[in-house]
Parts: sequence; structure tokens; C-alpha cells
Amino acid sequence: MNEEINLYFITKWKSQFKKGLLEYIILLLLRSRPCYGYELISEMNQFTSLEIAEGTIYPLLNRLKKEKLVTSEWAEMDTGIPRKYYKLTEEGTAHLKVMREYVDSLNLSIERIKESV
Amino acid sequence: MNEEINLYFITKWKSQFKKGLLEYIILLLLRSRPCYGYELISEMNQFTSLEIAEGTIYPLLNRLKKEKLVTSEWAEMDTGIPRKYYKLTEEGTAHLKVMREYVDSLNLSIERIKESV
DNA sequence: CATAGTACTTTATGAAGCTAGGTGTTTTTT
DNA sequence: AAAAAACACCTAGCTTCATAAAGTACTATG
Repeated sequence: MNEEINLYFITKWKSQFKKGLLEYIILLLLRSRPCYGYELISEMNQFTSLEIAEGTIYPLLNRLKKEKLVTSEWAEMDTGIPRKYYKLTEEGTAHLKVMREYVDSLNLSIERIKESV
Repeated sequence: MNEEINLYFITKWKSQFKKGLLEYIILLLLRSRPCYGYELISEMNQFTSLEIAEGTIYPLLNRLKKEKLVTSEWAEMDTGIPRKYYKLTEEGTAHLKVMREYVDSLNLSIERIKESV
């Protein structure tokens, strides 16, 4: 069966599917505590099957910052490279709430479609 | 509270969030029966809170056809304008299965993230 | 001392949703 | 009967975002 699957199509689709979703997940992750970019990549790898490239996460975090959904702060480490920690703002929390309600309602709709037939 | 929400941001995010998702939902909808484009728009409006523009659906259906996930056929109506019906192929069903497993597993991961904290 | 890992940044590319336009037919409203 | 709205399709140009691929620079390991 699986020999019929066009992996190129699936890969492209997965990449498109991440758009918007990543923003949502990053905000969800930042709810619990401030994180730095590189950390978010490994969190993502650990918690989900999503692989997120560095070239994706850093521009994304910059966008979130520009929108004031997060703030950032450099943290000098006793040892190691300085890290830029991102922290959810109140505005970020408010926006995440709206996004969450949207995603949840969509998921319900999709469940209904899946069950219908 | 809601006066803090940047609706422009939310609108843009929702648009991005649809990428890939629409492809998935269209294939889900076509599982039950062949549909024509204009019909899929109204199905989408009825079943979900997603609004899908004509300029989105027709190119999308053409892509699916090019990928051989659907076939299309013109239907002359006794009355009214001819409709182009799209039908899920076996290949489409196989790909939908892969997509569905991916989405389901992602949803589980996101649930875990939401519950953590 | 070279290599792999950590940590951030930027540029160029490609894909997809959306606006805004178009065509033509049918139905409804005025 | 004429005008407006709805039906049904299509396309070009715009914008946004994920990604690959490059770069910088420090740290740990073998």
C-alpha cells in the first residue's frame, strides 16, 4: 500500500501544515516558563513529531516580539553561550486564548466531519 | 479584555493556519461523496467556522487533481450552470490516511502540552 | 587541535491563502 | 421587464511563512 504514497507531496503538505500551528505551539510552550530559541526546538522535538528548523524559530520569535506577544531578554551564562529568553506577555496570553478557542472549535468541527459519512 | 486583541494579527494568523489544513479537510469532505467546488465552500461554512475564498478552493482542487488525489468530471445540469465534480481516488484515500494519522498524533502532542503546567 | 554541539542570525526560495478582478448563467427582487 | 443577487467557474498578483543554507562565535570532547 505505502508504495503508492508520494512522500514529496506529504513532506510539502506537512511543511504547509505547520504555518500558524508553530506560532500557536510556541505560545503554548511559553505559557509555563520563559524559554530560549534553541530550547524550544528541542522541546518541540521532545513533545511532538514536529521538527522545526533554526531558520524557522528565530524569525518566528522575532515576529512574536514585534507583535508584543513576547518579550526577550539576554541571559549571560556562567559558562556557555548567552541565551535570549522569550517570555509570554499579558497580550500574548490574551491572544493565545483567542487562538486556542479557534483551534479547539475547529477540532470539534473536524471531528464531526470525520464521524459523518 | 478583548480591546487588547490585535484583530489584524489574528486574521493573518488564521489565514496561515489554514495552509495545509484546508487540503486535509477538503479530502475528508470528499470521502463521503463527490462534490463540486462551490459546494465545498458552503459545506465548509456550514460544518466549520472556516471561510474559504473561491480564489483558494479552485487552485487547491486543481493541485489535488494534478497530484492525482482526486479526479474531476463536468456534470451538465438539467437546469443551472454546469458543475465540476471532484471525486477522491484510491491514491487520495491512501494519502488522506497518512495525513490523518499525522494530524491525530499532533493533536495528542498538543493536548499533552496544554495539560502540562 | 579538530570535531561536534550550543546558540543566534540572515538571505533566498517556494508554496499556499486571499483579494480582486474576470466570464457566463440562473433566480430573485424591485 | 430590468436590476440585483446568487450560482459556478477561473486567474493574476500579493503577502506571509517554513526551509535550506549559509554565517558567526563559543564550548566541550576525543
